[in-house]
Amino acid sequence: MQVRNTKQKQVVTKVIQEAECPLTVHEVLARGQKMLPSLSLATVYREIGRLTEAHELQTVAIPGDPPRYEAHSHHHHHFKCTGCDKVYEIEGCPKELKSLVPKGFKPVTHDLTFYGLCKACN
Amino acid sequence: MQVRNTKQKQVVTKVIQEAECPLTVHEVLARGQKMLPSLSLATVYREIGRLTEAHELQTVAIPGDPPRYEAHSHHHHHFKCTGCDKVYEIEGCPKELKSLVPKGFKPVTHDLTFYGLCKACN
DNA sequence: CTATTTGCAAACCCTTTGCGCTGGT
DNA sequence: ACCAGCGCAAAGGGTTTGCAAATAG
Repeated sequence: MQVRNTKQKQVVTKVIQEAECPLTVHEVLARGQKMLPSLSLATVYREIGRLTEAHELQTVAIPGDPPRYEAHSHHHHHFKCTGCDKVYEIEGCPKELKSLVPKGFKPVTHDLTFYGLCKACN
Repeated sequence: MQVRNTKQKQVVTKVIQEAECPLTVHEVLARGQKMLPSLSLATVYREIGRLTEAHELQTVAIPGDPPRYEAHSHHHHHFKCTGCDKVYEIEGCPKELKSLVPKGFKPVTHDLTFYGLCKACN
C-alpha cells in the first residue's frame, strides 16, 4: 500500500506549515480552499489524522475550544488570549516542572497553556 | 429568577465533590443515578454548565478525551496515565512559570498536564 | 399558585465512514 | 490499468434545546 502525493495533501501540509498559530480544522479548510477550491472537509480530517498519527502534527486542546493543529517542531507551549481567542506559541520550559510529579509516577511529556490577554488586547 | 434547590442539583454536586478524580459527564450520570435513578443526562449537562459558569467547577480537557470536571478548590494540575487512562491531581506549581510569558502579555491563569505512567502502571 | 427545573426526544454540532468516481503512478 | 485517495452525503457520537409535566418555594 503506497502513499500518493496528491494536491490535497500538499495543500493541507502547506497551510499548516505556513500558519502563524495553531489552526482548527475549519481554518485549515478555509485557507486550503483558497489554493484548491474543491478541497473537502472530509479530506482535511483524513489528512490531519494521518499527519497526527505520523507525529508530524501536534494537537492543541483548549477547554471549550475545538482542537487545533500545528506543525510538530521543537518542544514549546501556548498562550490563549481570552480577548481575541488567538493562540500563541510560548518558548521555553522550566526544568523544575518534572519535580512536581509524585514518586513512582513516570512523566513522559506534558502540556502547558497560559490564559490571559495578548499584547494587542492588553 | 431565583435558583431552586433540587435533588438533582444536590446529587450532581455531591458526586463531583466526593469524586477521587475528575469525572466525565457520563461518569457523573452513572454515579448520580445510583442515588437518584431518574437523573437524566440533560440535567447533568445543565447542572455542570451552571456550576462551571459559577466557577464552582473546573474543566479538565485532555486531547482526544471528552472533558472531565472537578470541584474548584485550590490551584493544582493533572497527570494523565497513558496506561490506565486515569487522571490524577498534582500538587504545587513553580513560580517561574509566569516568566515564560513574553513581555506585553498578561497571564491570568494556566493549565499544566503531565502524561506518562502512574504508580500502578509503572 | 407560579415560575423554575426536569425528562424526554428531537435538533445540532463536529467528526467519521461507505461508496462510486478521479487521478497518481 | 490499477487502486489509493477524493468528494459527497449519510451515519455516528456527544452536547444542546424546545416543550409539557413535575415540583420547589
